[in-house]
Amino acid sequence: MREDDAYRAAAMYYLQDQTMEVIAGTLGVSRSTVSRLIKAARDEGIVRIALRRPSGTGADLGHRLAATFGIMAHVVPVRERASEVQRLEQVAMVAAGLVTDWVQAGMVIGVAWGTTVTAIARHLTPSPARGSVVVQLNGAANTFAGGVTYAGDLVSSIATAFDSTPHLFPVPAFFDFAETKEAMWRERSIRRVLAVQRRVDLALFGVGALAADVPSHVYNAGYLDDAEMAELAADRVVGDVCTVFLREDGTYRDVAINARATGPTPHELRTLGRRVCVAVGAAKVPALLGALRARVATDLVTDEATARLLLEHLHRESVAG
Amino acid sequence: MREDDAYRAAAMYYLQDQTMEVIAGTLGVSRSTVSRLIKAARDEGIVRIALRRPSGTGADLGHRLAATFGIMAHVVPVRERASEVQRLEQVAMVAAGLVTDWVQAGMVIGVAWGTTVTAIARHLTPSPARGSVVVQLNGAANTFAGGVTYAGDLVSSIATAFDSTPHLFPVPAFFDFAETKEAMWRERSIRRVLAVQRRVDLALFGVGALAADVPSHVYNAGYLDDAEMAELAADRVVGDVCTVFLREDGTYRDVAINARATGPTPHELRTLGRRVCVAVGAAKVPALLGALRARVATDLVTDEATARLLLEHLHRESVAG
DNA sequence: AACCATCGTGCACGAACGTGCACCGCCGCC
DNA sequence: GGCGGCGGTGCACGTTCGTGCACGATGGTT
Repeated sequence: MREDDAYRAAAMYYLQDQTMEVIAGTLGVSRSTVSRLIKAARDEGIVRIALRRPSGTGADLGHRLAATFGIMAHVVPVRERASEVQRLEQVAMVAAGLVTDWVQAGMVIGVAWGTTVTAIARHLTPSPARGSVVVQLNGAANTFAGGVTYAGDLVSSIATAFDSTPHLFPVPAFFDFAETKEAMWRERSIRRVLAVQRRVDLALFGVGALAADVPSHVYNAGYLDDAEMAELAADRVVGDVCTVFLREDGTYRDVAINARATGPTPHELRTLGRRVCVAVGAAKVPALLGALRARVATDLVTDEATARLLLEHLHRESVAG
Repeated sequence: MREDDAYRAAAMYYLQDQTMEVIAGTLGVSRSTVSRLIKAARDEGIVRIALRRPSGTGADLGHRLAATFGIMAHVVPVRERASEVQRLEQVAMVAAGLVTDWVQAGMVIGVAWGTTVTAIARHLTPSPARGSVVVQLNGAANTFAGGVTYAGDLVSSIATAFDSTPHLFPVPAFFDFAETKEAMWRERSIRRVLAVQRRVDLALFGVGALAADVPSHVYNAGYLDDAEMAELAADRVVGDVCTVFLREDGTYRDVAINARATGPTPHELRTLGRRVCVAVGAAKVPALLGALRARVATDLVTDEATARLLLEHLHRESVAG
């Protein structure tokens, strides 16, 4: 009843662009109520506002990225002087819109966790997809107490947006001993989650950068100690995708720590349908490059600045090497 | 450059909901300019506002229609007391939004012509689909001069919205002699259009009602003379789809005039991918029923009132019969 | 029955927005 | 070089919108 009026009001307002006064007349309520109805319509996801990137800017960068890495690139135009957090916000909003467009009833949506995915989650508007499932891709419980809650909240907030069932993955980001992981991987409770993960139709993840100015969530939340960080550096690791570490050339198999990591490897990711990688920031460029070379993504969402840096980085490398 | 600013302004306004004042600050222009940029973004289709029908109302009607006819039903909630023209506008806007969502690069879009399709065209916002084609499904030139222009304008305005190539169908709605049609159908120029029509991925059409209060475009524009109208009535014809006449039970093959009609028959329509039928109004109910029974549509867009009438009509019929 | 909590609604005011008008820089033309 | 048209911009004004507040209805509790 109420939702219905909200729909009607929103339709008249956004599609017909009538003034709220007029709408109030037809609906037989006061103008303020109409204002509230329309606000409600927005909040409840009845109204969906999407922006199409104008063909001009970014299109060129997008094509080059697409050609180079065999992906769909979504390059968001942003003011040059905008701060990285602003740019992340913008990109996250666009990514949220794209994901909303892509999600369908019955889909299995896999999500990693981290600053980027959190930002996207914040901008998701409700858009129910009947029978869909949101599954956490990599473990997140850390040695402190907060971890489970953090990733758990993230997964369930995303699940709420799509009105789908959340599946948490109650394991640490990294085991201390590879044998523990192997043991756990034989447990039925874990196998159930792993089975859902393998059915993911739409995976959503960022990339973590080892050498970030604003250190990525993974690296400063107590998941890794100093010795491990040193080991990674010595191994020429530049970042991670779903807490699996990568080098700039896209290799990862012989990185020791990965045997103890809980996220899907690039190899495993590649069996999934659509893999959406979202990344913003100069610091992430090497890690992003590694990720793209490991072919973890089918879609990349980034901003102009990062896209440009990525291509420049690639160019410099090819000149030097 | 300008489009780009429009995009940025629209992004900040609609996604971040910043005030225009703030946006003016970041963009370094006056607030008025921002207002104009955002208006431009809307007009140029950079901003796309879509409404999701709330699960409550109409969903039930939608499900029943879906179950009964094996289609996807999109039932638009509208005030009961709204006039039929208002309801058509509403539905046309929703249909325009849906079509915009569905159109992809490289698609072949087939359109009929008539009041309904015209209304939809009026509400299409630009959304370029690279390499797409819009093809006219049925002839429109009438015995007077205006016909070609009318349908031609319609087709090209739709083509403009999708930035695609228009293909006109330069034949009358009905030939006077079936032999002429057969002769024309052997002409290469016509065969080319027919070939495009067969590749249609998304067909868009209304239904014409023979007994309309507001007579459908087809029936009062001089396409048919009194004798022909009488013939149709005697034949229990209730309306048409793409100028092919149907009875309420969905039969059409033995309607004599159809041998002279230029639109695709239901049988031919059924070979196409997505067929979107849009219809509003009590008068259209029998014709719509015939169309659905002839399985011409995969998707139906209508309003609550028409949907309800349709189901009631069906029910009365089953009780009576 | 009286009371209170809660919710929804309308009113009123300040903030935000759209647009006619005047101005300015640019360009082509005389 | 002066001049007039023109696209674009900012200013100012009237309109439209968001929201705190108070009021009345409703339903549950003592």
